[in-house]
Amino acid sequence: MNIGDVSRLSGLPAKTIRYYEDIGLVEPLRSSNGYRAFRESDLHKLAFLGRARSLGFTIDDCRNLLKLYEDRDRASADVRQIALGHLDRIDEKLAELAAMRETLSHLVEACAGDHRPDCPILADLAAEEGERPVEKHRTARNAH
Amino acid sequence: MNIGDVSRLSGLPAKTIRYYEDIGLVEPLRSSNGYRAFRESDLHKLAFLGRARSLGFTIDDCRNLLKLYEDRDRASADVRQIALGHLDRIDEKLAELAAMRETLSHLVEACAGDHRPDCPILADLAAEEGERPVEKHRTARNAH
DNA sequence: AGTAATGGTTCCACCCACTGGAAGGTCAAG
DNA sequence: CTTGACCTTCCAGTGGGTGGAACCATTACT
Repeated sequence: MNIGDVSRLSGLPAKTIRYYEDIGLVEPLRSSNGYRAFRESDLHKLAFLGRARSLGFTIDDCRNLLKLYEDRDRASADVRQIALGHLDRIDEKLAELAAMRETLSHLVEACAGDHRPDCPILADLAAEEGERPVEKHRTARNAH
Repeated sequence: MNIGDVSRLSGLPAKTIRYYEDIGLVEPLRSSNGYRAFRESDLHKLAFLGRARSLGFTIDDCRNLLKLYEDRDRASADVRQIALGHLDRIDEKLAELAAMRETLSHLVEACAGDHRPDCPILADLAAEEGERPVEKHRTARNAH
């Protein structure tokens, strides 16, 4: 299989597949003309990667998951651990976004959105600390 | 004010402030010794930027918000437009993350997490299209 | 006067996970 | 024999910073 075939079958852009080879996630063979020659197992790996990435696992997670995927004797607890860690990250992100949404939607509601120059959104962004109504997620600013 | 002062007062790292100067968000003066000399107005801008960024506005959004912030005659509708656009992005992100969370938490629940090598998480990631239970967010994979 | 601590400066490289594009080689069809 | 689809490599850029090296300025303490 050439890269175009695995791209269609896996749903990953060819560029991404080359990149995955670059960083050592797949190691396709080479044909005599220099083209990458993908085996069935490479396709499986790439499809696996596509699904894991679409679930938001980092490349590093994927590397570990792939190792476990290829290890016949792995313990399911290891995989569960990675998934649980990822679930925590998702929950953090969700909470952060929900807090942003809260604040921002309040501001948008308060804004007339007409031709007058008064705008509570800008007023809030410009306000000194302590002048704003309580906003829980402000603490998230330095939590990067 | 030197960069350390505005850093402390705005809560932004000095590196970030230099970066913001680089990309033209602030234009501090210079002292005779080459140090950046920040005015009160620069500090206000930086604090404004910090708050807008903490709400998840992109740098480009910030650039526009700053322009409006400095324009005495702007219409509040313009600001509202930017905020509404951002709110949409937040909602999309939220939906995507919630769908991921759903799928992943189902998988984690189904996984025994013991010493046996059977793992429904890996099984799902490896499954062919159509072999998996319905998962709404799969469509989000190409929606980047 | 020396020196150490604590600022400040520039510049260059790196992070993640790709993506775009240029310049060129290969292959099947008409 | 050319057209067009496909493949190759390599270099650069994205966003939003962050880390570090190498060096200058200021202040405080001996």
